[in-house]
Amino acid sequence: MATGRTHRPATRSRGIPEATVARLPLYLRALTALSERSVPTVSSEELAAAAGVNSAKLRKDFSYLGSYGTRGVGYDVEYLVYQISRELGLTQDWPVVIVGIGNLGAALANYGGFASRGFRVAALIDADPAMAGKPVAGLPVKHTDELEAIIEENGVSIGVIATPAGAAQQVCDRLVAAGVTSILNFAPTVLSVPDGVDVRKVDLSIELQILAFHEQRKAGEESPAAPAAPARAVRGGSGGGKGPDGDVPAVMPA
Amino acid sequence: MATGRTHRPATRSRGIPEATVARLPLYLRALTALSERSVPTVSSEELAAAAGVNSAKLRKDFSYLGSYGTRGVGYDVEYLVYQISRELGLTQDWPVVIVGIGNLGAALANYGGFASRGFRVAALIDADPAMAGKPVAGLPVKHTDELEAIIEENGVSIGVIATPAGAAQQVCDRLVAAGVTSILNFAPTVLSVPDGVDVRKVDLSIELQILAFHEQRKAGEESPAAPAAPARAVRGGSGGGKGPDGDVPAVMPA
DNA sequence: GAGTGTGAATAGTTTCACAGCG
DNA sequence: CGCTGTGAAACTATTCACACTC
Repeated sequence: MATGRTHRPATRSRGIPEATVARLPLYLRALTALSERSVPTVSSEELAAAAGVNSAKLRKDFSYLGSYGTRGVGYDVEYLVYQISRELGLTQDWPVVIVGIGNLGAALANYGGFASRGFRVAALIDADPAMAGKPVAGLPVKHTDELEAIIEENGVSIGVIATPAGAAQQVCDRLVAAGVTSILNFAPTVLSVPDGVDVRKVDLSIELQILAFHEQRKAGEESPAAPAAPARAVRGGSGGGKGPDGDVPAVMPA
Repeated sequence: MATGRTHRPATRSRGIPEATVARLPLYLRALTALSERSVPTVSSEELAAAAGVNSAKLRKDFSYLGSYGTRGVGYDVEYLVYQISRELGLTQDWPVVIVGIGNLGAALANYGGFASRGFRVAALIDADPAMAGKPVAGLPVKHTDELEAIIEENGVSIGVIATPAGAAQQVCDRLVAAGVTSILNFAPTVLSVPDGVDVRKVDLSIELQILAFHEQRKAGEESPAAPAAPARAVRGGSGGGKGPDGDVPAVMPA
């Protein structure tokens, strides 16, 4: 079971490149802010700055959606908000379930941005019977037993997994079996899902490690040379004390 | 002041492609699991399956690090764990601060993966004086006033922002001014930082919107369903006709 | 004049396929 | 043989630069 199919087949996306899709929410957020300030139009330059991208990219992105701008003027804010919302499928309502109501699950349940745009928390689900019935973010927590029924009754197609790593695959399997076809995974595990199911992963420790990599490089820039040569591989002398998982072995390059 | 410099200049990364760097933590996790089961060697095929990528990609990735495998055999698990850890900078200890101890901040503070690999929570910081002193995940919450002192004393170079969106830029500015050069941002805002500072963003609502996009496409494949009718996307004055290739119905009333 | 829309150029990433080593 | 390491090919994404429209 563990070694199932995992990679996304990079769905053709109706011609809209995946990289563009990933930026549309960013544009939408910037546009919504403008809309709230009643700004009628924006140039690609202004909007790009607000979204943190460059204007050429933004214009190219929008060109995949259609010709929604006006030359010499810019884009109509309200109109673009609508077009992007529609493109992203936010003009409809997506019921989601959150499974695993620990610290993180509770945080997600309370997150305002959840409800704001097209998403509605249909249920909070936890395996701990002691949690059942307790209200979190105004919703009573349901027990895992009810998972399938909840998904069916609410027509849920998006599930959020916020369980410990050990439970994630099992929860995932049940979600998928019950009809969920999109999963947002916060557990630090690689999930195996059948074709046709999308998984997106949010992984704190991966992000930190990427930062550490760049951070290390910054530090290394100042001092000259010393390329690798991991002479001091040994660390922490003993195997005791720290290190719940594998210690770093004192292996040296031959 | 809001419109500062934002885009990352795609640092040269000592020859290791960014896409590869982003996968190293994934490999590391899979390798650590193997290491715990005392598996001595893995083939690229096996490891790739465990990490959820394909083997050609994995081999190419590893080739940027050096020739760490043995032809006909595979990779030595312990050795690779060490090499990747070193490459990612995890053989040293990175003190981090978490700013904003709400639901999410608390969840992050409690997250085990934080401490496990090279990262150490140096302090939890919150603007609410009522939080000050309260223990969260075994650490007393500090008030924002102490931010600069904490960063300096602990040599913190990585900061995690888990505040509400409104406070994020301000917190970011203070972190950067105090010497932080890598930021992991959970607030739904685009942060402006000076050159040389890395920002990574984790954004729940963006991930959900990307899922919704694909979900919508799946649904659309089956039925030629009509797109939802836009409520009130009234298109402002100019002209009336949507220009040239406007095959898209500007705004169709219900 | 101002600013979009887009082909063409460039850069980055993934996949292929196979030579070569253990 | 089996499996790594890697050039070359294919694909994807970003940037440039300018024709074209309002």
